[in-house]
Amino acid sequence: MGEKELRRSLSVFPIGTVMKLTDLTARKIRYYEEQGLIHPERNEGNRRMYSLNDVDVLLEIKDYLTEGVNMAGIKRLYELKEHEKADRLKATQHVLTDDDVRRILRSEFQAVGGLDGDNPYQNFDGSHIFR
Amino acid sequence: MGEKELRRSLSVFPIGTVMKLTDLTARKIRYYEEQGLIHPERNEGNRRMYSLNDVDVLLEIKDYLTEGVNMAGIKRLYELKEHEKADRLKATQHVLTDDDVRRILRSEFQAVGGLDGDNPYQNFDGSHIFR
DNA sequence: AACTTATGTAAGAAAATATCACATAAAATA
DNA sequence: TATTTTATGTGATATTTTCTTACATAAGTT
Repeated sequence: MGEKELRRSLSVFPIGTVMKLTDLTARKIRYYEEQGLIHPERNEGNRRMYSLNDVDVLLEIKDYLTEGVNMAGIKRLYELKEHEKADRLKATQHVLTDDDVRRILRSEFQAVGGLDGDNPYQNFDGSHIFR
Repeated sequence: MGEKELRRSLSVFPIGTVMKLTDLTARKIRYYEEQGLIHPERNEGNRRMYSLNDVDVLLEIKDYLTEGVNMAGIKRLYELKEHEKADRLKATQHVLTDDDVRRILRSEFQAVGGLDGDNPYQNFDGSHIFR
C-alpha cells in the first residue's frame, strides 16, 4: 500500500465530522456499518474513527440510494472486488440512468430486486470530498 | 483560494486526532494556539476543530522547537508573510544547523534570544502528514 | 535570586458518542 | 390485501472527550 492509500485509510474522523462531511445522520452511518459497507476502527475509548475512504464510501452509498438502489444492491456492488467494475462504469459513463443500473445489476450478478425505476436523480460525477 | 487549499483548511479534526497525528499533548496544542500560531475553529459545542493546515503548522512548530528555536523565534518566523522566506529556506536548504537558524534570525529580524546551540536534531525535509 | 517560559496535572462542567430499545413509513412479499 | 422487512427516527442512560481554570514546576533568562 502506497503512502497515499495509507493516508486515505487513516482513521482520523469522529462520527460528528463524518456527519457534516456526508450530511448523513449518525444513525444512518452506524447502520451502513452494521450492513458491512464500512468498517471504522475504534479508539481506546470505543469511539468510532473514520478514514477518508470510509467517507468516500458513505458518499457513494448516498449516491446509490439516491439512484434508487437498495441496500441489497449496494452490498452486491461492493462485493465486486475493490469495487472495480462499478468504478470503471462510473469513470467511463459518469451518468447512469435507473435503467442502466437495473440492467447492470441483472446482467452482471443476476436479479437483485428493489429497483423501482421511479427515482429521477442522477449524480455519478464522482466528485467527492478530499479527492 | 483553490479547491485544494480549501480542503486543507477545512476544520475537521478534534483535538484527540491532532494529538495522535502530531504526538503533541492537548496542553501544548492549546498553548501554541494561545501563542497565536494556529487558529482552530470551534464547532457548535465549543470544541476546537483543526484543519490539515493546522496540523502542518503544529508539526513545523515541533521541528522548530527541536531545532532549539523558542516560541518568540517561532512567532517571528510565522510573522514572515505566509511563511514565505522560511518555506523557501526549507525548500532549498532542507537542513538547517542551529547556527544557520541563529544567523537567519539575527540578520533578518534582529536577535530573538533562546538559541543555545546544543540541540543536535535536524528534520527539515518537509515530510509532513497528508502531503 | 527573581522572573519568565513551556508544559504537567487536577477538578468540575458540558458536549459527543455508545448501546439498546421501541417506533414507523415505505417497500417487498406472501 | 395482510404481513414482514427495510431503512431510519427517537429516547434513555452510560462513558468518553474536551473545555476552562487554576496551581505547580523545571529550565532558561535577566
